Amino acid sequence: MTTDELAESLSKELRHLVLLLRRAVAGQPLTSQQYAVLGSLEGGPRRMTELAEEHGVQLPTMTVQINRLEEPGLVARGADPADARVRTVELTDEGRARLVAVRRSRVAYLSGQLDTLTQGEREAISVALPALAKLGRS
Amino acid sequence: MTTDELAESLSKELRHLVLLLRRAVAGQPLTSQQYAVLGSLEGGPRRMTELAEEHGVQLPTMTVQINRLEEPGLVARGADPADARVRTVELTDEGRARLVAVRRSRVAYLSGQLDTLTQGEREAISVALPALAKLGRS
DNA sequence: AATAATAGTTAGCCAGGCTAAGTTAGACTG
DNA sequence: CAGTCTAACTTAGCCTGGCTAACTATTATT
Repeated sequence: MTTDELAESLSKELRHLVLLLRRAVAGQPLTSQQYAVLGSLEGGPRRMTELAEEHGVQLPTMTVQINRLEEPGLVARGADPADARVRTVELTDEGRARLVAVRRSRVAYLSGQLDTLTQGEREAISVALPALAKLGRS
Repeated sequence: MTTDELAESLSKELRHLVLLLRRAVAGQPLTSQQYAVLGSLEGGPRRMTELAEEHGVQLPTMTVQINRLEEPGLVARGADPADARVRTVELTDEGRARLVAVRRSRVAYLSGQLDTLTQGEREAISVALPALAKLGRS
């Protein structure tokens, strides 16, 4: 297979996988973006700028995202004692609990899908993951 | 690796790949959804319902999508002589030309990314594609 | 002929992106 | 040290792309 052919197949499958992921989160009490943001906060408080960069999003977008998580009490805003311009964001207990629950059900969904494959197919995916992870990081 | 661990890694990489794809289409004269719809029309006219199902979307969503493609003349609506309720949609010459151009640039982008990998990594992805394609089709 | 079902569209809502412009605080400079 | 520049956020206003509910028009059923 030439690189171009591979690119074409990959492009097609990516679209398929996006739809798969969408189904995996449908009906859950957290959109996939909100889930991703909560995940970034697991290791402790972060600043808005960091979050925006990590998610490949502009600051205003992250502001709105955090507003929506703050309102139901899943995250809390704080301040940086060293620099009054920066706002920090951290998980509340409630937010942490929600994150864990949603993660469990997402992983369960994907696990169920992976179970329908053969052992060989799962291994093929497993082997390809590091390569996929490298894509676009250059 | 257990299936659950694989599910967790895959879930993480999928998010990464989504962001990659988003960058691949940024600034192009067609969003990825519009591109996907045009792609569905390559084989000839389709009805609205078919398109909506194929894209995992409700009919009203597809109506709006087609409206936006029809306005600049990339697709044209037609009628089914056998059933006056159904509307067909087909590519115009302009739409076909646009589709080809955008596909070329998407594939070029992904190709460029794949070129940064080793031959072994490309093969790993190539081997995993059929397994990924099976996911969620059950 | 009346009623039910099917195919689309319209209207109105929400999430999640963006840019431009405003505010406040820190950092530099003459 | 006053004035200006830069940085970190937020607000406002716009767009895409999803949804449901309600409407119109046509076909199918009884």
